[in-house]
Amino acid sequence: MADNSFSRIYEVVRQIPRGTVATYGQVAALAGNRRWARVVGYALHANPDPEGIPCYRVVNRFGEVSSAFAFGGGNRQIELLEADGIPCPGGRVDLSTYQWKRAVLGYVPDGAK
DNA sequence: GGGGTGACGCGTC
DNA sequence: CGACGCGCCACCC
Repeated sequence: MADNSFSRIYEVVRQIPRGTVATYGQVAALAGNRRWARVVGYALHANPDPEGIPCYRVVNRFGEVSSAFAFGGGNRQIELLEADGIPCPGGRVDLSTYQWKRAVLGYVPDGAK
């Protein structure tokens, strides 16, 4: 399955609990390397399973939805987030309240080696 | 195998 | 979080 980083990233995104969001950098960190931030974006861009991979719960470090969101419009992502109970005033979510803090509290940056 | 691109992140101005 | 640049890694041609 996890033959490559892509599958790994999908696994992480798929584990994002409902009513919560995660950042690209966070997903990258949970996937193994925070430097995969760009790869995460690329992986979600490839999104082979939009029904199983809630890519709309993945936002940038500012908590804002991506401009290139391919679900038919960035506005579409906001509706999905609100459906999860996540208000997005200005197309942005409050990371302080809704960011997936599962492992962020314990993960160690690659540079901390 | 080389080169270009990108749904990012962080430092710096 | 205003803008600009560099770095970092994987994918496509």
